[in-house]
Amino acid sequence: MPHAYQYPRAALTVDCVVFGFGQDELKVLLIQRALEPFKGALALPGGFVRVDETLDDAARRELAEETGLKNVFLEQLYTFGEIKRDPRERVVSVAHYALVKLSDHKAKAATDAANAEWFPISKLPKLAFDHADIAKMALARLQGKVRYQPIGFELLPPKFTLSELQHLYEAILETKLDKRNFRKKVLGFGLLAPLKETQMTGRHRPAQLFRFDADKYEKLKKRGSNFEL
Amino acid sequence: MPHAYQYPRAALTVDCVVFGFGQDELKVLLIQRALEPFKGALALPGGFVRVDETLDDAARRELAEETGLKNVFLEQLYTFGEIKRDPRERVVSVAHYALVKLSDHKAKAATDAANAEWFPISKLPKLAFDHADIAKMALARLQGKVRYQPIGFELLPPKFTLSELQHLYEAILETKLDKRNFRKKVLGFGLLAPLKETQMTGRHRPAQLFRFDADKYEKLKKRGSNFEL
DNA sequence: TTGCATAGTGTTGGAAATACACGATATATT
DNA sequence: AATATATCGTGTATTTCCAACACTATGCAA
Repeated sequence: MPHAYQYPRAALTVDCVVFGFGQDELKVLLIQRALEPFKGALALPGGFVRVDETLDDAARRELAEETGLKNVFLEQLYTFGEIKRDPRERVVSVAHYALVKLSDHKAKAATDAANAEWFPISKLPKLAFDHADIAKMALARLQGKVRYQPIGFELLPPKFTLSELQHLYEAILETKLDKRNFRKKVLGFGLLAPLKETQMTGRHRPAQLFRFDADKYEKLKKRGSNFEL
Repeated sequence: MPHAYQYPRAALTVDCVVFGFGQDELKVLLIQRALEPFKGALALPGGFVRVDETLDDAARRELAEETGLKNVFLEQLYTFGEIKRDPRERVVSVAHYALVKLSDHKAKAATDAANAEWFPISKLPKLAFDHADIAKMALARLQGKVRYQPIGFELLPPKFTLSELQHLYEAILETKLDKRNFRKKVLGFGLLAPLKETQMTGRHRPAQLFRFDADKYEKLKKRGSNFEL
């Protein structure tokens, strides 16, 4: 088919800000660039969009290729189109952000993701291109979104304690939260199912384990429930 | 310069959902397509991104060319990348939304925007491409954003009454609002400066006119004020 | 003068958010 | 066995915020 528009075209890429949570810190997964430009520098995983795949597909493919991650929570963030953002030529990038369970990724770390590494969001190194801007916007989006949508669970293992959940929220929102009020509120949503297990870590009382009840969430969401933190 | 990536490329466009407010209704500006595909059908204003302009520049240029509108509130919305969204070939569109004062547009209507027309959002006709999806998402974004950011003023003339402002919010949010509570809240933000003028329309008490105090908004925003409705 | 249409204004009860402290329970140590 | 220690888990009192609600004011037209 002839092109309907035959002027010079920008190249189209996707980039992903992958968030993880561990050691009470919010982290971002970075890769070391193997090619010019910015060879050797740290960057967000990403790459060119093929002409026969959607943006979402492209982001997932690049994520799998460069980090080994699959089946993750992924959403489009913003499209970055400054003219000189890539020194080679005009490249427009559709940025995404992803939430992954660190445990899931560690399994793959030995294979695909040899050159991918986690960095605390609070101490990100210099990044290639405008990736620092992208990461910054992704954090702002996550901070906004987590207040009214229960997406934090995507960052935790399937079984978790209320303290872990609270520490996650504290890390994302960069605040301290009151334990009793936090528990009152999150349990009030009715989305946490207590398990019969507890978790022992250290010489103190063991903590109740919970799982996120995704089915119930879907039902309540349809009824228009509000999950504002 | 040689292209760094010489595979087939998607074409890149921008589309704009232009909101206006009049007759107590939220409206969207549509144009009639002059060319195939969808020749004669109604569509959002938009067009191809040039290789030497940013996405924001492209959206503003297309808006000026197709509707005569300049210096409007404009923000990026979402990037639509379904493979078959354009029947010709692969076209990825960076959608934007704009807020304009109907009065501003009417002045231009006779010249540039001969084939642009306002339609109530509640009764949109069939649209070309996936533009109905784009319009739907733009409305959702506007409804979300208007709750915690004072952007509604972009849709009103420089001088307006509190009733007009309330009717605007009611149209956007598709709800009824309590007059006293609404006034209490918006005046409480301290962003409305009363003018010495009043507005008479009909045989009843005249209404106080206000203007939006943009300077004060910038100052309060920096201090972290909250403008949640 | 009356009718009419919209402008403008406060209070109150209930709900929600916040602030706050101590007993429970497991392990490790002596 | 007793004790030290570290985190888990829980309730109440206060304050703040939100929602519901009705009448007077003012201009014009008839």
